[in-house]
Amino acid sequence: MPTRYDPADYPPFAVTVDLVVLTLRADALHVLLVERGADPWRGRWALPGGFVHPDEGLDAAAARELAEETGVRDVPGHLEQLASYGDPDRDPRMRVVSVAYLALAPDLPEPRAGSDAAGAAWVRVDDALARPLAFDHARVLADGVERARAKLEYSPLAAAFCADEFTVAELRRVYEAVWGRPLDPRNFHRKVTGVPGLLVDTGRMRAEGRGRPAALYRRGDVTTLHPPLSRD
Amino acid sequence: MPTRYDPADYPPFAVTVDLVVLTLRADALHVLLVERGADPWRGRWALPGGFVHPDEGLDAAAARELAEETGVRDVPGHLEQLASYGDPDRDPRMRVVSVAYLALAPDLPEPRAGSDAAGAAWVRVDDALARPLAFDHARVLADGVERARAKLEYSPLAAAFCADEFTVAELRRVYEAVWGRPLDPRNFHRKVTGVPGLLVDTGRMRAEGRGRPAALYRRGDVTTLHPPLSRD
DNA sequence: CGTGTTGTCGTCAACCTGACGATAAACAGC
DNA sequence: GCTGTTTATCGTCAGGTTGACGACAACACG
Repeated sequence: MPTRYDPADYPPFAVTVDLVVLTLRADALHVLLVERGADPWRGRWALPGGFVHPDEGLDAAAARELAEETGVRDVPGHLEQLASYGDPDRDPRMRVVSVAYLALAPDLPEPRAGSDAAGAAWVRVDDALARPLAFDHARVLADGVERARAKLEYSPLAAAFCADEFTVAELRRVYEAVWGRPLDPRNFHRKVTGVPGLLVDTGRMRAEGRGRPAALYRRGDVTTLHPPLSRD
Repeated sequence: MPTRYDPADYPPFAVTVDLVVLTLRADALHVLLVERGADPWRGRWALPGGFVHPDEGLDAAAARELAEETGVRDVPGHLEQLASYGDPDRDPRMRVVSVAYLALAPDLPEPRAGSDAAGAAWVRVDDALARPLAFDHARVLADGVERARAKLEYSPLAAAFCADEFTVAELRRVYEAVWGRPLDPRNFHRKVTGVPGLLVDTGRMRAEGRGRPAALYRRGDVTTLHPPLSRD
């Protein structure tokens, strides 16, 4: 911590939050991107974000931006800090430190462009990673996706992609989309129902058209998966 | 990301780095603390840290502070970003965002007090967590220790606490100190030598006084432990 | 009523884990 | 040298977990 705080003594920074908002659409992992309407990087796609307000904590700023950019008042799912990025030349005009957040949400409505964005859209993560993004957002996005992949192994976070009630198969499709690899339905069912406290059986069923109806579950209160679901 | 950058438009922040520097001394986990020589929190113990310079990246600032506060030019071991803390009232005089870093290092010399610190010392982590610290440093320290505990499970980071060449027993004592739990020497030896690429046998031995001499190893190039060493 | 599709339960060999016995290689004291 | 002590390393074994895959159940559709 600094010990001298003469306001003339410290270099001023701008602090922003950037959001990696992941969701599942059509069994594929998507990320929310906005098209920049102003320089620098006008016309480029970027992660949504904005300034931290003077009397606002970092988490609060991320939650506010998440609501603003998705157009949903209380976004269900999960929000956690990812990392901070502060290369001196990451923004050509001033010194900016960006605190990135990772959000995992169930399928949300199509976004509308914000005040200073030319457009907003859900983009498949594979496409977004291949596309050139503004600032250092390609790296931020890659870090966010890797964090999500890792966290599915040992945390119950996959359920954040699902609605309040969900089936084991829906949960499995989350894992398959995030890890990009098919999983054996039988082994997945065994492991996931075997973790005590992970799933709460609602007693009800859901038929989705074809096939045998599946049992509906709700999230349990467990915070760590023991043992983890290895992706090898 | 912000889209409008009128300098009159964004609230200025001070950005600092705080360091959680962990090391092993006498088979116990220690953290580097400094005694504050100025208000606020004058006389309180705090994590070392300081302002990020205008033309310096975050990682570079953390590395610079680490060298300054330990008095060692190129600190061996490991340095990674931990998290950022930016509650609006975490500093009574101005808006500060602190980017915390976690450093793991082998036993280092006794620190000397820096320019604006009244003192500096290695403190047992248990004592430091029980002691009241300046700012929100108690939480930062707790987060750092928890990160270290978790990372030992699935990463080869424990070797960062050891010298260049080390024995399996030294590595085990790292785990025991960080996890606060004794481990079975035989099972630990089996698992750790079984991970391909984790340890490189130097072919040499070291006798440390009592007992049979142990084989000396160097860090391998593996980045992830498969399977992990569970702490249960 | 068959057929296809999806969900759930069982089985089995391979592997891994933790508990712990046994042996190897040094030192200290006599 | 001999004996006990300490530390390192190798083996053994029962119990649990994993991945591969067979079997069956419960629905929709024609």
